[in-house]
Amino acid sequence: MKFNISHTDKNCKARAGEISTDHGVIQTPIFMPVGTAGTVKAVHQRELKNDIKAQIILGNTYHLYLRPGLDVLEQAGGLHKFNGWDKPLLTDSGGYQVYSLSNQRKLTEEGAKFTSHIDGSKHFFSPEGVMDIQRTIGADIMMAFDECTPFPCDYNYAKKSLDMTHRWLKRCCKRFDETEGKYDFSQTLFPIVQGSVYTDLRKKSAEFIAEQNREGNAIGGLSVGEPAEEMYAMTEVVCDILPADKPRYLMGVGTPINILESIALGIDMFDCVMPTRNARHGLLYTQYGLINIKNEKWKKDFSSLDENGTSYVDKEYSKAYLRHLVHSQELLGAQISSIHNLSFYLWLVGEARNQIIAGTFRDWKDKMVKQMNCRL
RNA sequence: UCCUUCUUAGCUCAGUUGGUUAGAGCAUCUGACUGUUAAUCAGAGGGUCACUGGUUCAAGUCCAGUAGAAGGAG
Repeated sequence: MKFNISHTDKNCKARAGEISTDHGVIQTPIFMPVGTAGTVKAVHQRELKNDIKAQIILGNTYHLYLRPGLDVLEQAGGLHKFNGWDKPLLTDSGGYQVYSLSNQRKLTEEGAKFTSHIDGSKHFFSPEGVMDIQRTIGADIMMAFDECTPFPCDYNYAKKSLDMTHRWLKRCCKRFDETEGKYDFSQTLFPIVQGSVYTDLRKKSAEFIAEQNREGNAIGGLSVGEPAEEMYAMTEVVCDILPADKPRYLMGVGTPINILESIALGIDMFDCVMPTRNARHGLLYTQYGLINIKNEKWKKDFSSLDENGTSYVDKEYSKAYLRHLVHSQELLGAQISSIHNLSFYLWLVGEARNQIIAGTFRDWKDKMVKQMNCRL
């Protein structure tokens, strides 16, 4: 993997660059649609590529390990071959599931014991095991196994958890470095900064992560319920320490506004379920604010879905029609909404990149943040 | 024409020996959702208990009549 920064904004820390992988180039800043179970919900790979213009998507270690299982993925030749997505893939390590499924897991120094949400069967993830699983899945970018602390989280727990995440990281790096990819392309490993909302812990973690000298770095444990200002503050502290010549990935973020503000702090990569999940729930993102397409006011609004949208669905379908589909729980409603939201997210980061290159990012960002912060 | 059963929220229905402010599901409206256990979840609005009388301290509940519906007999 290679990362080249072509432009840096003069008024803030935003940068535009390119990540090169064996599955192609990713232009940053980038948003990565979430495809937990080997599919971005309600969207075809073909639509992701041609319409949404996704450059990289996620998969999830926990979900893919449970179903379809490693034997299937290995026989398929890895996730790329299995799901037909031939561009870059990133897999999350399952660390977030340790957090979100916290009522059915137990953490120890060795790893995490957990019960499957599918059938209640018992499983164990160690840092080494999670590396092996991600080797089998075959993601271009693998994530370290970490503990994503909840919010709020008291200082002592955050510190203890952080130290364990760091020890786990050493084990991840060791296993990663002593193994090879199972397929015909190279993989890379990103470590994850933790430390909850405590500045000193975040600094300590960022320094530790930077020392590992991996090809890219991630920030986790944010956007878990803390105020946005705290998220930005932590992101800023960490970005100042993480090496500038490597991509920075802010995990799980976020709203369009979160993304623009974080780009301004020096983040290059994002992923979030919001555009897809909210699409299925009838919430659409636009340049001029949010549309709850289920609202009665759209019932007889036959204007195009988004006059300023860049996706074909924005012109081909009306608000009233999409409202009908979503109300009727028709699958096409989820499909159109998901294509719209993801197209918007990809447009947003692409335009951010254009503005950084043109040297006009900060003013544009400030205008967009104001403009998007309303309901239509 | 007679007999029987029924009529409770927009819809389909609960509602105890008569006893607090008549409930549910669906639908409607509104909100939430940040490394997906989520095509999910939460909240709100919505009632002349068919109608008119009666019995009773108290009636959706018991009685009578009227209207409508379903079934049966002729």
